[in-house]
Amino acid sequence: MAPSEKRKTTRKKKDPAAPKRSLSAYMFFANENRDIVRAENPGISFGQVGKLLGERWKALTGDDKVPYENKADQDKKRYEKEKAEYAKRNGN
DNA sequence: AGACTGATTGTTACC
DNA sequence: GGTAACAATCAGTCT
Repeated sequence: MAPSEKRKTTRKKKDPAAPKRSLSAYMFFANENRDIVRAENPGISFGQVGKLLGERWKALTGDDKVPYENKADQDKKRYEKEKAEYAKRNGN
C-alpha cells in the first residue's frame, strides 16, 4: 500500500546503467520558488522554506502548475533517451 | 491486463 | 558530503 513509506535518503541504484528518471514538476517549481520564497523569507531555514514551498506548490491549481508540468514533460522525454540507451546497453 | 514498488529528482540550510 | 521535509513521477518489473 504505502507507495512511499520508507524514504531512505541517498538511495541506491540497482540498475547497471541506471538511466535515472526524470525530474518532477516540483523540481521545476522549486527552481522558481527557491529564489522567490527565500526572497519573501530572508533568512528562513530550510524547515520553513521546504514546508512553505510544498504548501504554495499545491496553493496553485493545475493551471498554475502547467508551466512546471510542461517542463516536467520535457524532462520525461529526456529520460526516454536515457532508458533507450540504457536498454540498448543492456541488450547490447 | 493489471497492480506495485522502488528508485530518482531538485531546493534550501547547517555541521 | 549528507541529511531532512516537500512533492511528483512513472518506468520498469512481476504474476
